[in-house]
Amino acid sequence: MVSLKDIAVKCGVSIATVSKALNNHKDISEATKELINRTAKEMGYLPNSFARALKTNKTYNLGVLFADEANNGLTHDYFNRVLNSFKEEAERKGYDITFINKHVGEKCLSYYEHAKYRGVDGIVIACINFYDPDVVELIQSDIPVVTIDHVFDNRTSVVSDNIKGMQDLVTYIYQMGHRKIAYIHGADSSVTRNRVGSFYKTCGELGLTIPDSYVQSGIYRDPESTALLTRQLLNLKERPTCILFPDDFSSIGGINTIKQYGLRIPDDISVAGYDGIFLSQFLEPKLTTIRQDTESIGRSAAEKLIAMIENPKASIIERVVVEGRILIGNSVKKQN
Amino acid sequence: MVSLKDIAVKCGVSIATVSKALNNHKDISEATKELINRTAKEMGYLPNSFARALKTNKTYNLGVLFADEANNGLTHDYFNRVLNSFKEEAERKGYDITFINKHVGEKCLSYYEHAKYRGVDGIVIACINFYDPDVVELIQSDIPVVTIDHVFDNRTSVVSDNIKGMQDLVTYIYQMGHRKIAYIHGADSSVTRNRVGSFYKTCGELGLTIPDSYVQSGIYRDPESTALLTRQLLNLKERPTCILFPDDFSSIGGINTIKQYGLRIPDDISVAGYDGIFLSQFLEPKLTTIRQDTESIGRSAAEKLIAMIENPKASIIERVVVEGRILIGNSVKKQN
DNA sequence: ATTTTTTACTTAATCGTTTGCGACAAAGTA
DNA sequence: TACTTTGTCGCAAACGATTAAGTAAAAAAT
Repeated sequence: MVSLKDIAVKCGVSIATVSKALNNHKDISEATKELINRTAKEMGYLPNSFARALKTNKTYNLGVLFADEANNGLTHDYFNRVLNSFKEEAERKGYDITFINKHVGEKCLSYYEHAKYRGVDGIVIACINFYDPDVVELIQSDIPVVTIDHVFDNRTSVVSDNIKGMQDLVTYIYQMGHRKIAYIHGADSSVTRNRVGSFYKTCGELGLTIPDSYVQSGIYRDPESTALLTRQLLNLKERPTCILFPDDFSSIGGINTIKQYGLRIPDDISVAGYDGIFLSQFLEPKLTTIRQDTESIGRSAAEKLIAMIENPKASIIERVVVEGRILIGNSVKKQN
Repeated sequence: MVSLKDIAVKCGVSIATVSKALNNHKDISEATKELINRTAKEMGYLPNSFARALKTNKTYNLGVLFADEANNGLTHDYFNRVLNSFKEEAERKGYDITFINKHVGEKCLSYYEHAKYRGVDGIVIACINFYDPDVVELIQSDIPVVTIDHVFDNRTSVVSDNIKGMQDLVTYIYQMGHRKIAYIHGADSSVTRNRVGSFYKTCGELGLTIPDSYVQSGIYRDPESTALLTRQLLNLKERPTCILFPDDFSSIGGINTIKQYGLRIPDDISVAGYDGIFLSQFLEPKLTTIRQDTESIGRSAAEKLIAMIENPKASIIERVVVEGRILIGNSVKKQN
């Protein structure tokens, strides 16, 4: 690989001059800058990122920490959409991405240690057990951090507006004439608490009292458990007229169960999902759901993180709330 | 951050000794090794990966190059499964992952340049236009490369056995009594050519002649185009009794079209997918498909790549072919 | 007892950058 | 003329590690 030294020799100047010229310092004449830039290009020079990082302590690398309970990893359809837009925004700004894990060589170490080892400039944390001590260590560390879908008071966060999302969804269903609304929610997390809280609050404001049997604790992205709980709901004496599922994906389990039960959607019973994954718009019937704006969430997270990194002093704690949008399909029927 | 120097001072030895002790060289006494390791741990020492990389030219970083035509990125359900298992295997061996792109700072450069800049030890290439000059540059470069689902004669590759997969699928469908089999395939690629070729070959061997109108050129992971082409097939004078879709995901478009057309699956017409994504087993009816072993594909790719990196001289070109497995659902009906 | 080998460690160069400081000439100012 | 300013550029240290070569003492061999 051609280094600054090679260019320096060819141009008959010192290494320092080459470095400064390439970095466009003001104490180099335009003429030599031009010469150096030209020969650098000719020789196919590429900066050495380690050498640079070693000296400047800046890597242009962002850490991504993500681990859902089911260990879906990159196959997690919400996370990979968020990550994809995060990645695109980061790359646009010249940053690369490194996944934070607990390995380095044969050794196992903490997330913080791995992040330090790789020298990431900042970290985005998503879809994780935020009470994991290793995560807490990261949150309290000296590394810039942005969290997604969870709020810490000393950290900037980007969250999907699950409160408004659920409110919009319930309100729409109410306006369609439903009064008996059931909700199979996912495992406990900030997201779940917001959704469940908003579900109860909105129902309350609309004058609905929801029996405990209508709110079931399920698992995200698990069609099987959703199917099971759906069956329980269908067996209730007073059957709900509409069921909210944990998410679009798991709704497939619920929908199948309902059909097997001999009920038609939406004629006999209505359903709704959450997420707005691409697939949801191809289900039969087309699913009514809340489309989370994963595009904005990922992009905002990258923007905020990079802003923190590049302007450390001005870093104020920000709370970005990204609204979703209701997608009205054919899965919720107008009641009369 | 605590460095070798700090440990050296504390232990009263030279930096070199500390380095060697930590790396378990044989010319350091057990006693001092023990001392150094202990104080290193006490002081919370972490090696500096750049410094190490600068000296050794080894980063323990693997480049991932991936860009499908539709620019799905990480949301691509086949790729993200492959990548996920690649990542897990890599991490288990102490390697991290870096996405190769064309950015570095404000500049745009080639994949090769980006890879060199980041100093990745090797690269895995998947789901990409392998005729892109920038990809060819990488293939012909000095960097260890493993390709997925495409074979170059000078490079190790891991491919899903699309030939056997399609053969199994067609044979099964034939055994179920079908003689009029249509195939909506995806856009041109190695994968597509293998599948289409195997489709024709298997049909031929089974004594079937497939009219041109039965083989349609569609788009992967696109329910809409698949829906359109499905309708064309349904409108044929001599309608096929079974339709193969490009993949499970796009099959949803086809299935919906068939239902809207007033036909029942599998009673009136049979269908099959390809991929074996999780979802396919929750469709109604459960989809008959080929489950590609993404787990093995990703893992093998990581294994082969790391083997090449860690044993450069012994590197022979390998061709790993990973067989899929037919998943028999209820979407193909026994004909009489 | 002397030489050789082994053990255990140190010295110092090196990887490719960045950057504060100093040097020196040309230009400006008094 | 003498001094200061300005514009260019080089020197050299530093970042944190690795490693070949050297050294001194202890152990083994003669």
